[in-house]
Amino acid sequence: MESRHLRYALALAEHQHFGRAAAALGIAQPPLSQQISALERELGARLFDRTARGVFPTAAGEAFLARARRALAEMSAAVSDAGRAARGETGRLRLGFIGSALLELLPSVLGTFIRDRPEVRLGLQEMSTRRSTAALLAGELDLAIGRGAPRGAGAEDLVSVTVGRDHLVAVVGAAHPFAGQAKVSLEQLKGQHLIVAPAEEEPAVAAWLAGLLGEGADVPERAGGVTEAWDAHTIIGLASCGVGVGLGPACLRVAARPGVQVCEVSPRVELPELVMSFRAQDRSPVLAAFLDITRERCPGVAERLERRLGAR
Amino acid sequence: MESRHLRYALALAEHQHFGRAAAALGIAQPPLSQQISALERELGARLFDRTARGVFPTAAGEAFLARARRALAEMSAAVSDAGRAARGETGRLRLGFIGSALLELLPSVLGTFIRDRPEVRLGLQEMSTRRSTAALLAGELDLAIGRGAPRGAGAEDLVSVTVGRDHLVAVVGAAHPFAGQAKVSLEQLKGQHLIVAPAEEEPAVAAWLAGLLGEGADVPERAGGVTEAWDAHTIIGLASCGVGVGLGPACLRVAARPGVQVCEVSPRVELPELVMSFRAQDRSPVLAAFLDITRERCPGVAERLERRLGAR
DNA sequence: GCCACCGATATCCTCAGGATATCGACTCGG
DNA sequence: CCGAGTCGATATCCTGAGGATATCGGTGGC
Repeated sequence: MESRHLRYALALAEHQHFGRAAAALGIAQPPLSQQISALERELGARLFDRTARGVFPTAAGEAFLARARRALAEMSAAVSDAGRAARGETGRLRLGFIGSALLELLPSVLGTFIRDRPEVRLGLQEMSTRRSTAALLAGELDLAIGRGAPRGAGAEDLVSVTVGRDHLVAVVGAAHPFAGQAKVSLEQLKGQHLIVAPAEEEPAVAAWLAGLLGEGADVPERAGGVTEAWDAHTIIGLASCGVGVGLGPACLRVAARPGVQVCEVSPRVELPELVMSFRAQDRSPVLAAFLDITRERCPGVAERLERRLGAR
Repeated sequence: MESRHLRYALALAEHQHFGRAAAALGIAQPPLSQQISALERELGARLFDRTARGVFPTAAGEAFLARARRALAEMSAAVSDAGRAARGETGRLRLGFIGSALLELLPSVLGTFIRDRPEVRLGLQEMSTRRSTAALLAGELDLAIGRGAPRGAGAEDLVSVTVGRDHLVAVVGAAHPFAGQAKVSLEQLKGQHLIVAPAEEEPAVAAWLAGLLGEGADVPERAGGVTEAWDAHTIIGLASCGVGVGLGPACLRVAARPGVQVCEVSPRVELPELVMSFRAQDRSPVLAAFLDITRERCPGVAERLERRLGAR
């Protein structure tokens, strides 16, 4: 039995007339008679009573037609669901990101994405760059936003593109000696207890910081000790209560609150870029849609992305 | 798109391998490749990722497959539902009957029917012979049980068969003069106030009663007045409280209760037969199943039914 | 009783679906 | 680094199911 038989039976039930049903189906009357009678033979049951006043379904016909309607509805739903999924209108996107992405980049991109694709299920999880890279490779995430391009085993399976740049700022509590200054120098920082991202979790930031504060040496040795904080709000919170000098991207200003002051670091120092990564072989249309929006929202991302995607 | 495409896509998703899926479908591999790719072309979306490790559905494929499974389930349900309806295992039977049918005939037939066809929805309604005949002709009933074969307009569209015979008995209250007698004669009845079925509703009974008690004359004129009661329990109830002499079929004994006495009428008088009727053109398998059971349960019905059905 | 309508049947034809053979890409082991 | 093996895609041919046309048979209405 093919779905054709269902369509024919439904048309016949609707028109109660072989000739008109056939015309509506765009075929001649004899083939319709044949197909209906073949269907009845296959089912071993008469589906229609042919009377002088018209063609009417039997009890078996009614039962059959009810199911046939649902079957055809499922089929057309299959087509439209597949289309919507292919266009990225439905589906799922699991996104892992570092906290600072939530300060500037994500609010704008996510807002647009959620408005454009209301039926996509978004999974959002703040996590360190190391964890998001691992989760991406393990297939637990579809997209990761971190600092610095992923390196190490499996990194060649990922495509990464820079989506933001920040320079370094220092965050201090109101009682801190730096509080009055608009700027602090690198030399001044070297003696301070620093609040920074955890070295193992943010390898790019750690390596960069080590190079900045003391070539080749561990950060704690050159600074007055280090406290590791996993996210922007913790850095600010710790700085505000005088634990030390928080170091982070300039976008920390967005999260600043009364009782803390954000100082520029002089000379101006660029942090490792904010990088968006995904699996090179991932053809998910939802991912593509997200990348499209990122392209529109982040100047310069478009060209860099094209260059990398061309290689796929 | 045909249901074949759904079957092929599901097989491919199951085996994750074109060759094995094709083998499972009983076709060669190239046609499967062609059909899948035709389906993808029609949908405008790739449904499967062909990788070195196997064939896996894309997001669009997953969406499509979920619907496809349901569509095919509906189709196979359509087949089985139609079959069951055709065999009379599901469906509906609307039965109208006079109260006395409930005393002997229906309990046995209905018990078997409900056990054999638990999924058939039974519509049972006690009603007069006149009403059940009209409802049958109007298509509001599928089967009617009454006294005497239906006559009048439309009766030629019905098939009727005798399913039971009864002789006349009289029912009196304990205080009635007849109460001590085992038998009453027709002569004795003539002077009594009678409780009988309503003349307009039970034409066969009324005509028969008129003939019996006084040729050509109305029953009330020859008897001591008449009370019309629509059902057996009312006849017995009225008789028990001394309203008069209830007349009805011998099966009334089944419903007799303390305080009433059932007397044979002498000489023995046969009542109009209990008759089962249905539309001659009704091919409902549920009806056929009910008739089958009646055939088994009621000796003699089988041959009479065959004779009448042969004419259809 | 004749005609008009409608579904069934007969006959032919076309093309879609399937089979066979082969290709091209990729993997893996020596 | 290369050859064998695997797997999906492609090329080509063939068959039969589905469809078209013509006609039949039955039924109801005028």
